[in-house]
Amino acid sequence: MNKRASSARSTRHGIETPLLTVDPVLFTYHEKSLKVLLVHRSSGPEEGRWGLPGGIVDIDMDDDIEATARRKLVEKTSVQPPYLDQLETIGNRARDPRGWSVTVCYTALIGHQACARHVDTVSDVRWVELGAAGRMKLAFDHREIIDIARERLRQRALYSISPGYALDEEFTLAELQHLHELLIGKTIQKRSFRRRIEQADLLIDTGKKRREGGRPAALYRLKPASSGYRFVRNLEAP
Amino acid sequence: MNKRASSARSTRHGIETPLLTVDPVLFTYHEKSLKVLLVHRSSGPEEGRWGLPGGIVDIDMDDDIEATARRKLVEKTSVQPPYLDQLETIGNRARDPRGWSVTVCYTALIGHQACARHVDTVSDVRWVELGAAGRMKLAFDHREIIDIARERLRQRALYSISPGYALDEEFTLAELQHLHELLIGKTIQKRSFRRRIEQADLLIDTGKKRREGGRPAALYRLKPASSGYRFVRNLEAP
DNA sequence: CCAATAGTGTCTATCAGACATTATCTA
DNA sequence: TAGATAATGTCTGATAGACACTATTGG
Repeated sequence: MNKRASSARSTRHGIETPLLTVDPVLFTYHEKSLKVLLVHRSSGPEEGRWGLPGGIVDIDMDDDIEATARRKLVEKTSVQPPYLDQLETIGNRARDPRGWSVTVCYTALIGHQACARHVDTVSDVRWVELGAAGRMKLAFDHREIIDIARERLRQRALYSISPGYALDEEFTLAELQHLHELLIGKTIQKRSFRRRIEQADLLIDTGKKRREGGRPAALYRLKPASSGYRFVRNLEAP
Repeated sequence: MNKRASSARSTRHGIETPLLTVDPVLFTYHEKSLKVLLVHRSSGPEEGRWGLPGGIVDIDMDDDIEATARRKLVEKTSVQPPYLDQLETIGNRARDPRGWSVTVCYTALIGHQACARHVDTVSDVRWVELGAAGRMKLAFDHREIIDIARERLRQRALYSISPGYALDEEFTLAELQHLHELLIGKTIQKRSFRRRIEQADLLIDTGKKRREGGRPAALYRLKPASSGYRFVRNLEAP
């Protein structure tokens, strides 16, 4: 068998295993648009490009794969995201020029306030608006991974309110609805949106109001169980 | 750092990567029950136990991870399943007594006829009824993986007809409905079930009939696009 | 004819879509 | 008061649940 240029690790047991990485796609909602966290690669492969805040699974530090995802996200944002969901695992010999490699991808969501301060102080970590990210030449297959995460999030917006984890802890229904509209790609009837959320009892009314422009809007918070809830009936796809 | 007993591979680059395996959970529907394909482990770790028809990713043979899943399934059944869907990746230092390991799991479906002959001739591969599998002491965390696959399939039964790939190529609506009832765990109104399938136009009427007992039943075949279809409204969960 | 299974008619309940109306704030 | 945004009333349409009914086979 011919020897390939490869990132694969060799062993005395005669089994070569590919390089194993984790790539979380961390989204947030800010200024009426969806943003994704990108990191500038100042060394190593794909140097100079921007990419996902991922890294290699460290079997000494990490008890499981999700721990790797959390570790990398904390490294880049200084906080744990309230939503972290395994997305898909991509492994082949084409995605990394060094050879066969595998990445376990995650979708993560966080409010913008929670990590704005830290991200703003660091120059190699940035929130990039989703459209702009799509036009950048990113490292490896990170562009495709972002597309997959975005599509999954679109589906979630049709039958759950888990996208709400991309909002700050307290938010208005208008904000939550607009985020869903962004994800789904079409406007939603305000009545439909509010009805289903009220009936499913997924939010806590903080009692506080936010005022800007017209009538003050009630501020809500997500109930802990809300990420698992699934509506029986979906919103209409665009 | 203390040296652990580990299945991890070492390298001259100083990166240790865990053992990488693939574990497909292949279901079929036969004699009014759901069965899962198990393989007897006659050597290696967990010797003597039954487990999933998985194996180690071979970076020489396999172009991508899904290819590994297909290869292992063909090895055990001699045929390619018509449905193969990535499930979840589990990786931690506890699941394999040898140390840190990772498995990329798949849900696969196939009709019983398609592989009955081959499976019957081999003694170390067996279809096991799902309840019975739950009572066996399986290798590694394969019991949990089967549970996860089963739960995913239950969800699919609520909003799609992809479970139909567990039927033979030609099947009756009664068979498809009963399979869904098994998965969901409750009876479905015949009218509801037929209506949604007819409206979504997911099946091809072969024109043939199957007769047994009463009035002959029409035989259908899945349309190629049917696995991706998603009903806007779910069946009620139990 | 009866038993058995396949397939349909039809009513109700639920909930998303549509859109008008009312409520509560600031300037 | 006007303008803006939040929140609600209410009608329609689509579709799942319930269940009775008809259809087609074998014996």
